[in-house]
Amino acid sequence: MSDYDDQDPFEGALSLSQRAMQAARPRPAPYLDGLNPEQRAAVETMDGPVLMLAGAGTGKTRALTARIAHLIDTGRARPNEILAVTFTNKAAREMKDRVGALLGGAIEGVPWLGTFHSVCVKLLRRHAELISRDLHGRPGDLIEAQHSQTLRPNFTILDTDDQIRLMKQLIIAANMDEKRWPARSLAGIIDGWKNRALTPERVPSSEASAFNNRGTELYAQYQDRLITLNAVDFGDLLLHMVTIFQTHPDVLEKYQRWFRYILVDEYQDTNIAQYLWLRLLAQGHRNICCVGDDDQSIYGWRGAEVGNILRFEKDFPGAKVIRLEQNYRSTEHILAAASRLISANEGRLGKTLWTEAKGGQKVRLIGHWDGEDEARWIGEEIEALRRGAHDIGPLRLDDQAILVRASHQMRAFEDRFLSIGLPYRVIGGPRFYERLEIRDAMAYFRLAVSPEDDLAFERVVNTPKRGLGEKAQQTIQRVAREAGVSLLLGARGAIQQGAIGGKGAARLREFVEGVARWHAAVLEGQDHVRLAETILEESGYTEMWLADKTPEAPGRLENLKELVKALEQFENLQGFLEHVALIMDNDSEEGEDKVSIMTLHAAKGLEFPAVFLPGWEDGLFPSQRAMDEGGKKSLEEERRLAYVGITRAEKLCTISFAGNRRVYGQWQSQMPSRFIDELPAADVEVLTAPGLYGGGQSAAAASFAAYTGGGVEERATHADVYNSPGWKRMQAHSTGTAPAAHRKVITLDPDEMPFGIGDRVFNQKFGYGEVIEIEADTVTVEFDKSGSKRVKAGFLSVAPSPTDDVPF
DNA sequence: TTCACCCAAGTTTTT
DNA sequence: CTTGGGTGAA
Repeated sequence: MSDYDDQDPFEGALSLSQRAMQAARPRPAPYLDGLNPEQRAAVETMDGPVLMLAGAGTGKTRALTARIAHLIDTGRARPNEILAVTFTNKAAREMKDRVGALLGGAIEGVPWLGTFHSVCVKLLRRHAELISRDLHGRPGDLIEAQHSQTLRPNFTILDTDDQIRLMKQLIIAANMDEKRWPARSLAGIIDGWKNRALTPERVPSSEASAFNNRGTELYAQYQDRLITLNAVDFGDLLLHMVTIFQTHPDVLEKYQRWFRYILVDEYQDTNIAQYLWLRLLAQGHRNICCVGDDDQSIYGWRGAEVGNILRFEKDFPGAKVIRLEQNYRSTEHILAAASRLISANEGRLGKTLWTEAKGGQKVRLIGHWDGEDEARWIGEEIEALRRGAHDIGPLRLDDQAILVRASHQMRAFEDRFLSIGLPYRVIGGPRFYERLEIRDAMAYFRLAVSPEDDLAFERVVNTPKRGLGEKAQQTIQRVAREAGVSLLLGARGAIQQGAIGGKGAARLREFVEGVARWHAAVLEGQDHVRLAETILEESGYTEMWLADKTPEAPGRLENLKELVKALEQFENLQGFLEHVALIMDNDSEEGEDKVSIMTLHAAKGLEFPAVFLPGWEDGLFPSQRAMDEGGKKSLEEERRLAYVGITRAEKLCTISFAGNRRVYGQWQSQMPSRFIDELPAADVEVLTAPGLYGGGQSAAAASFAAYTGGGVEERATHADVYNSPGWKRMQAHSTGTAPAAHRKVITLDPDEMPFGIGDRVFNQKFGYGEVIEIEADTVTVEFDKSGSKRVKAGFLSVAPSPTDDVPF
């Protein structure tokens, strides 16, 4: 963030003669070494519009970073005249590192290299005052005269949580039933408008019926309210900048002149607002280089427009289109399978990926009885790969990943891996800064920095519980509104007026005084790490979690400690809050060798020697929704997701599906994914888990056989799997109940139970544990390795003795 | 005001 | 089967 601070675009542009001198200086260009001809063209075609169509694994980041280095090295632009935008902080960081490595430390300044949002924050802070509230009288709205009518440079960036709460207030104020018209869905609608760069007055009349005919009205109120609070949401960062560029040609021109070269990563993921922003900036010189892959566009559901990339040549006539088609990642069969699959999509720009890595393993396809068998088999397969049981040689766990369509699929794997003690890491779960306790703590910090932050006030005024319920909070709101002051001052006023009764008043006074004290400490410049600790102590927040008996409480305290530790890297609380608003990364603990589990979306841009793609069943992948709604378009997006999944694999890609799956607690029989039919038989090897057709064998025995390598038979095509009698038999177990022949659930009478409370028991899945409670045939067991679970008695056996070793 | 219970609903996610 | 939110009683 601080990277740009010393780079005012309005200062010190190089004169032309200076540029010429720089250009004349010959230098070796090591960054060009080893580039293939297409990559080289992408680097050396510096002027005019360039569209780099870079297929999966074709070295686009390499080309992109070399291009930046080349622009600087040839003197075309000073580093900070280059604008390079990415979607994620991770991509930005990687590019920064690589450009830095290419150029060495010897250059002045750095490129404007960041996410769309971080660049926009920088720009918007300079021009915040140009965003003003629309005053064309809306009776009854929430305008308060004493508040400023424009955004100010020190605006705060709201997170999703704040947005929702704000919208909820507006919905209630509009006398709408917040149950029928949930704030979440309004947030979705408004977000969609912002993604399309639509301000409230520009929302087309055809959409006037949105949100019970009041969508646009609430949108306008929401935007007003944000300016009152001197706040913006994520969508505003782009929307406001587009608005400024459109309404203030002078401002736009300055930046058009300043950013001489523009580079865009993942262009297929841009939404309309981002597209307009780019087009406005590039309009003058047209030195824009967009890199993308239409086949990897998987964010349509959140506003990304594949159309942006498809019509690049129309937007920028004479654009040079460069295709990167040599794939350096995957072996032949993997690439062939992915290419064939994606060829079912229409309206592609079209690429033909090829590789020099001939041969290698075919894509493997395997059907399982149910989701648990699938998890079990994959766990064993991962351990087999680790031992080097396959041709590709031993793999570390870090080299293997499981990519799922929906996050709820992760659970089966976590459960299984926990019980067999296989280390794993979940990527992209709830992020650190989105956790409840972290947001609460941050709200306290926000109040300390700016006591007028009403949203922060609302969040923590009664956390921990201070006996301030809805009524008390309404009183505070009323007093504050009448006096036209912040909620904190309103609270103070309410206490003085005696409007808050009982013991709540004393606790509230304590809270208000606390905030005043902490704010004073911030102003004094007191050490912010110590102050943060003090705040959490004095507010009773730490104590609240210490007193909490739920199993999560220790973890939350641990997170709070981590938060305080993270503060050390910053100069003060303000700096920290600014950073966190945009960078919601969770630094995944590196180091230990672990299998990765993540969604397909989270896997974009990553690669692994071995990849497992479970759950390829109609209704799961493609998802039910994609099949029901959205028609061909959303089905094509699912197919691209499948393409992304397969192309993550370097050496081994294993696709699997299950015949039965528990969906919301109900057993359902599943059909294999339609995408499986689209894989080329010649590049696929069908594995058949023994026992799948046997009927009588238990799953454990079956997967044991698979695990030892025995009995894996090869089939001609995957269609054989689900046209076979065995598969049909699995389908015969219809929905509702557990597939009985397989599951062997034994219902036991409570008095026939072979064990009682306190006994040691064993379960195939969770290992050893102690019986806590028995309820009919459901037993609650505290397992040694995997915590407390409720298990049907039929799945348990009496454990020989508590001292026996756990066999994993 | 708060805690305990009942009920409805349930992709993908970055900033 | 979970989870979150809303309702009712202490």
